[in-house]
Amino acid sequence: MPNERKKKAMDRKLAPRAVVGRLSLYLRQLEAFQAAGQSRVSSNQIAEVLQLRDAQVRKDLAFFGQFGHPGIGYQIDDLQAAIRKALGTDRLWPIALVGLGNLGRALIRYREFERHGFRIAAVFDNDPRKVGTVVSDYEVQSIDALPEAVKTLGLSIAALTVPSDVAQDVVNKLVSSGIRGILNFAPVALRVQPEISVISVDLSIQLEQLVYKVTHASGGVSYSN
Amino acid sequence: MPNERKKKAMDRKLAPRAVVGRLSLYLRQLEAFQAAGQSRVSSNQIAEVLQLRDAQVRKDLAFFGQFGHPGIGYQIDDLQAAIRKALGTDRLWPIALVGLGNLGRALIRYREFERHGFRIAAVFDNDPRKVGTVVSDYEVQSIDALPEAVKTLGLSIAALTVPSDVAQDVVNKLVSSGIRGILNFAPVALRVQPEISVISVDLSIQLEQLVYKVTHASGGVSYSN
DNA sequence: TAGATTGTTAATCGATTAACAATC
DNA sequence: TAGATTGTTAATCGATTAACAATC
Repeated sequence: MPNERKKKAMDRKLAPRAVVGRLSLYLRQLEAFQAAGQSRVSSNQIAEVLQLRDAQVRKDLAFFGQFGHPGIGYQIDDLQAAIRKALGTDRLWPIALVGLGNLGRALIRYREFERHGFRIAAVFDNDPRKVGTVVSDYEVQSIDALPEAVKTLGLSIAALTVPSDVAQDVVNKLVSSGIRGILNFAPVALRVQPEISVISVDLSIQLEQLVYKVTHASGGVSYSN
Repeated sequence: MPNERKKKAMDRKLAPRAVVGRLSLYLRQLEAFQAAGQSRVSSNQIAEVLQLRDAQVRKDLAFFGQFGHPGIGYQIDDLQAAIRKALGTDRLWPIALVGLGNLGRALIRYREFERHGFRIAAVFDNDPRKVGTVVSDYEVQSIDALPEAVKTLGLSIAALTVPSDVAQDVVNKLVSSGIRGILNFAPVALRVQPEISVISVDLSIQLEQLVYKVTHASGGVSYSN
């Protein structure tokens, strides 16, 4: 009688983090090829622009199924659909934007999100002077309104652009409101239950990493992922 | 007679990219410990908050020297100084901000940069309506003014927040002006000579990665690096 | 001294690459 | 058919971890 199994065994092969990271890069590159008028690509073409090996591109894609045609390559629109499905971005994701500082206001107006299946559906801030005001067509709501908004708008994901010193408190409220994933811009290590997903983007860290590359003359293009 | 040697051999052990990425995380965490009143830490304490193993923390640090004291741990301020030195952030780096859209304006006002040894020293935009205006105490300059500014201000690094369709053109100008490192926010794959460093931060990609984590219930905290 | 913790070695684990039969 | 390119295996390479002697 088989006992409890490790979670990993349940969904067959779980893709390594590095592979998933590259999936997004492939998707962007496919858009570029498509914009250039191509309808098919080879693993080699994709690999070249991204400075990878063709074998790696094929192996990454093979994690999720067979999308290519031997001797031919990949049909761009089919492959895009397959990658979007693998990532979960084959549907529209409504986003809660929390924290209306400089970065928060910039994100409200950031056009790229919409182009990739995201839509800021509601914005929140705890500053009473901001609550009730309208920023780029959004009426700013108190964070207390979050549990209700999560339900009515079907929110699972939040972008967090609050000051560092209140970030953990706000995260706790997000989680208890039903948010399951947080894109965190506050430069602090957040603590969440293990089933909650957090990705932290720290812009100072990116500059630091760039300084390291420049200082050590180890040039080249890399992707924060 | 020894022939040409591989570059790697020249500077002894070149730290792997993953190690350098964690260095920044250690630095942030040391700040947090210090703010909490500690003056010493163990590799175990650092590892715990960042969800790593103590051996990894020690091994990472050992790439750059011996900073710890057996039986004692690490002196926080010494370790901070050592990491900053390793990263190259033990001095102030003036930054060129190029592109005054929403994101560019948010970055101008982003306080964290200054806290970590960066200072936006000049801002540039190609829109004639913006050139000459003053944004947050900075007079917006034409990109044509870049070569001169690079010299007089000692700029090596630029943050690039221009629209995707002009990003490559602007990059070419940055490089020919003497810029050696670019933090790119345009969601396109840039082409540069191998001695130029580029780190690309694509916010839509970060959201995509978050969706993947949420969808596959593989929670936990991760750092974009 | 006993307890704590480093720096480092060797073992393990995972990710990348080369190579190639299968296919168009 | 000849040429191109996939999906996949096996070999290589690199990164993480466990373990421990050395040190405070």
